[in-house]
Amino acid sequence: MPELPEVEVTRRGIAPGLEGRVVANVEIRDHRLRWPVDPELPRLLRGLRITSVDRRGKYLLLACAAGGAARGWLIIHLGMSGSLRFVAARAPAAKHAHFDLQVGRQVLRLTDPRRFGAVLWHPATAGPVASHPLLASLGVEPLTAEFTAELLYNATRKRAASVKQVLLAGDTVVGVGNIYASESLFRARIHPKTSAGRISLKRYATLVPEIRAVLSAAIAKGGSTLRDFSSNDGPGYFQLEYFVYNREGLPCRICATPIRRAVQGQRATFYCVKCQH
DNA sequence: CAATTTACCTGGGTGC
DNA sequence: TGCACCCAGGTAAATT
Repeated sequence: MPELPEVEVTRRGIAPGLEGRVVANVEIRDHRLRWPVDPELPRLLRGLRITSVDRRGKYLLLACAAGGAARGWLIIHLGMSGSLRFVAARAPAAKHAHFDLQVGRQVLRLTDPRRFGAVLWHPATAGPVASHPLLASLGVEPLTAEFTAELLYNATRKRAASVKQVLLAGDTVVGVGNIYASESLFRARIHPKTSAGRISLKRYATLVPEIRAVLSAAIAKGGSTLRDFSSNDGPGYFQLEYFVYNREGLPCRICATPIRRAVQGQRATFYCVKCQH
């Protein structure tokens, strides 16, 4: 499951092969992703130059231009099972290889078994990409200076929802998925079911650096295993040594108390009853 | 109106 | 071998 660190590692992996290059062709093998892929994409994209590859939350943003003038952005989301790899232009398409973006001799290929991913076009005429409906109401980036304890504190004063669910919701801070929410709450010693509105500024001041640390460590780990986005296996997804995630019944690494599993908002949550309050 | 909850999409894996 | 069931993340719709 690509979370923010995996998406960021993907961005770093594919950017060198895309930036400055011109789209030679686009092939849509299966348009049935989360939203139907626009059949006009090949016509729209052919000949455009990719000027930058950015990330917002878990969305990848490929800025496209013609003759120096911005034309729009290709927005790509990996969903739960998506991955992007460079393959040779003639490489036969394996099962679930739904979308190709050919740049030069290489093809950036989206493979997504569950088709929860997305490929969308946002034309420059519709305004900045940040105004796209899917991006407009996203929270702040967790690895920027914008993400502070004060922000979390102020944003949660009227929220009765649990801190875990607020982190996951993405409207305050983006990119903190199920795994990293559980892990960062453990490291900050905060019980995941605590009402977000009842957590003090001081406790958020502990949580914020832990979220940053967990995400940064995962990116570093992914970066260190980032061999090559031109192979079939690619960097894969990296596992940090988790403190709590997926460790139900196993001893807490700090105090040996068995890790508990609970369900919040139909999502599994893992925590230590002794370490987290 | 905003916050919160529920339903839903898909297919790999699991257990019977 | 088949098949019912569970699970995952993020969005839309429904509900409070």
